[in-house]
Amino acid sequence: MKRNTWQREAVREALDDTEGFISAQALHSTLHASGSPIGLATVYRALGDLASSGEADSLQSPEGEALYRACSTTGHHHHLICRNCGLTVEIAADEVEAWAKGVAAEHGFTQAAHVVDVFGLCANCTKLVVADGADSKVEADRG
Amino acid sequence: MKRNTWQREAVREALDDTEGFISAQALHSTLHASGSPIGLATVYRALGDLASSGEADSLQSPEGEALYRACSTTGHHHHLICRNCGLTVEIAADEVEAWAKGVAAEHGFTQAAHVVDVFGLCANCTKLVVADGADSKVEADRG
DNA sequence: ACGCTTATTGATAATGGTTGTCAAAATCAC
DNA sequence: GTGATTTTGACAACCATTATCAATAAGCGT
Repeated sequence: MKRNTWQREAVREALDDTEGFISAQALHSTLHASGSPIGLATVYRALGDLASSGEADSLQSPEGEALYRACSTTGHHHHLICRNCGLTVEIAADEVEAWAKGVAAEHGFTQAAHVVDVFGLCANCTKLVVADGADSKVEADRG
Repeated sequence: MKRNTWQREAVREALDDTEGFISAQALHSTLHASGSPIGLATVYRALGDLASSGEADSLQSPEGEALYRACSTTGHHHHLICRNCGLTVEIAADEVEAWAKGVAAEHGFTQAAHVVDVFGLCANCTKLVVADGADSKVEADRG
């Protein structure tokens, strides 16, 4: 039986209050900073539960850290993420769904799943960076 | 100045001889198995160099491990990967490129990069799995 | 409200991939 | 060959994450 604890609720709320993706460690720090004595292991467990129940989205940062986010859309969707400030836009992508399925089938693959995320600089950060002159630590286009 | 060592060459060749993506650890094991006394740290360094010079592709496995592969196509491309045997097909995806660029622009994002990978079961592994009657969590040795 | 059962917590150890350290070895320009 | 300098590699350090397990607390039936 699944029990309700203030710890799980705290994690859920902290995640809701967070703009963009956040790591388990960072969320734990945030909680501690606001006075919560919640344990690190519990934060990991709560995030894992939220992710597997579909209440949160998770993805691997380019550095290999797992990041989480409360997702507003319940269905399948993808993300457009600002690599500077973390601002995230949820995007539906039927086009891409169809493409992924098609490509897989075309090569005899079954049970196709896909990882599709777009990283960029949001309008605000674009302005900041341009103002700064040249901060191009731009890495990527993997895929 | 960059120097040429047999170690770097060994890593490059081992990667070329590998079908699909492989982890640094697995590649190190493979090299040792074939009699090479190359060190683990060196394998990591060599793979990192190859990846950043564009001679190899890298991606994070769902488990958070970094995987590498010698890429035959020099340009930008994506991958269709068998999650059971590691078989990989390089796929060009102009459609997706256009979509990613469009979505980013639509939301005011600039410098858009994207991570697009499709995981599935290749034709062969599909048959095996069906024969086994098991359909989930088929995790096999990839090295 | 009271136990009782049992899921959950959390401090800590363990795990495992990856990176840093630094003396020894190897490479390349000359 | 000589020497400056890069590279190597055994091992320690790191860091995110997971396992351990005694102590705690949620929620059932009463």
